[in-house]
Amino acid sequence: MQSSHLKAYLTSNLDIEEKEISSIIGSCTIKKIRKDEFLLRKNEYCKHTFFVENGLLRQYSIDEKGKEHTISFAPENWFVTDRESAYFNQPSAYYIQALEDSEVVAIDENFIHQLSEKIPDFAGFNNKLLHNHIRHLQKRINLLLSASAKERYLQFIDMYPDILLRVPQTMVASYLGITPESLSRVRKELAHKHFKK
Amino acid sequence: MQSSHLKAYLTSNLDIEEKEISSIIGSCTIKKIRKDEFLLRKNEYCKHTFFVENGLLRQYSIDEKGKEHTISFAPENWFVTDRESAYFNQPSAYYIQALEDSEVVAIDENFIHQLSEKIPDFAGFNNKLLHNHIRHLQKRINLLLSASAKERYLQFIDMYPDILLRVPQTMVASYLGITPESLSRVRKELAHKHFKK
DNA sequence: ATAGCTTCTTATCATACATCAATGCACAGA
DNA sequence: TCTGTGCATTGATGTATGATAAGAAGCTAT
Repeated sequence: MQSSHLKAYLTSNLDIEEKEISSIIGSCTIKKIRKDEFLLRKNEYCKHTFFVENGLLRQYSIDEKGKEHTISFAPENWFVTDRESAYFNQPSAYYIQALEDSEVVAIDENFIHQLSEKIPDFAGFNNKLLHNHIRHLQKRINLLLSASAKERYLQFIDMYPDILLRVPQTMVASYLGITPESLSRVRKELAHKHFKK
Repeated sequence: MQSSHLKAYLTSNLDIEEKEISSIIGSCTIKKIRKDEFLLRKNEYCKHTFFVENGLLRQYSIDEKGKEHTISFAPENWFVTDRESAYFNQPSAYYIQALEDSEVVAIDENFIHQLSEKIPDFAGFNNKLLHNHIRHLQKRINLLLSASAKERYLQFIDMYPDILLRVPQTMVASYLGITPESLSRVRKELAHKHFKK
């Protein structure tokens, strides 16, 4: 398998032999996936952690009223998976879909377990990923609890300026927890402010 | 140290010798803390994971406008900590305060690292805690994105019926992301519905 | 270029929730 | 028993955001 990004990622985060890393990557499969195709659908069992080599994916849920809620965006060099499903072996509540033609490395959940037990450093690395994830989620909860639509949007721009340009506003809105119309208004307001200055 | 709950908790979750568990617990300190006292304040470094033996704690933030936002409640048999601060060694953004006179076991962060490296099963246990945490946070985000005040309250009742009775409504409101007044109205509405039936 | 998507904007109206202010309780301390 | 203090409730009013609908602006494919 040809996998430059993941290899670079692991090399800079894991203090083990280049050779060993290659062997790890060797036992993963790379998957090409076209825009709009799914890596995971609701009620399926998530069996992998996906590392995005290139392209852009989105994880989202659909509620009873049929509305989409974006859980996360995953561009190059990000991991995306439903840990709840993968770890606890439950049917997933989420969809993972490609927003652009993408390539991902599918890392088997069991494989991660094995590596964690064999390589202490890898266990530590995995631990770090989990903590990062938690930090991220907590920050988002805090934001949803405390900030207005405009504030949330501003923070989004700040954190993901690159993603902003690659996804339709509808999806940004569903990430922020507002309607596309509201987002449009917020944007208008902000544009005006800049203009007047 | 006398620590019935933590010991029971570990025994039922860790497949190691009773003796070893005792020795683990032996090297932790128990802390008595009175209502309204703090285990952690904003900008302090969180150095421990706290296991609640009895009592009830709350983790919350205060935003620029001075409003409190409850991140979590922690009753008996729960862990509470700011992982972001403890793991990444950053000043915390949160407060952890006792809502009732409580007893907690303070587990040193480094100690956890050591145990994880020595005892594979403990590493697995810790991993499970992290995944549980993630599952929890994700569910909450999904709820904040998709549900109305009333729906969020109903779900809260469902998930934490015990906590509901032990904390002032102001704090429940700040957990749900609404004002105390709104919560009062939601409750009134629900009460009426039941009554009319 | 045209037709047919999808996305974004704009406008109007509706509504959930916030804000502000007053009142009512309950409980704790003198 | 009285009184102060903290919550919960209620009402009046304001505001941000949602719902709906329609038009404008890009893309894509024929």
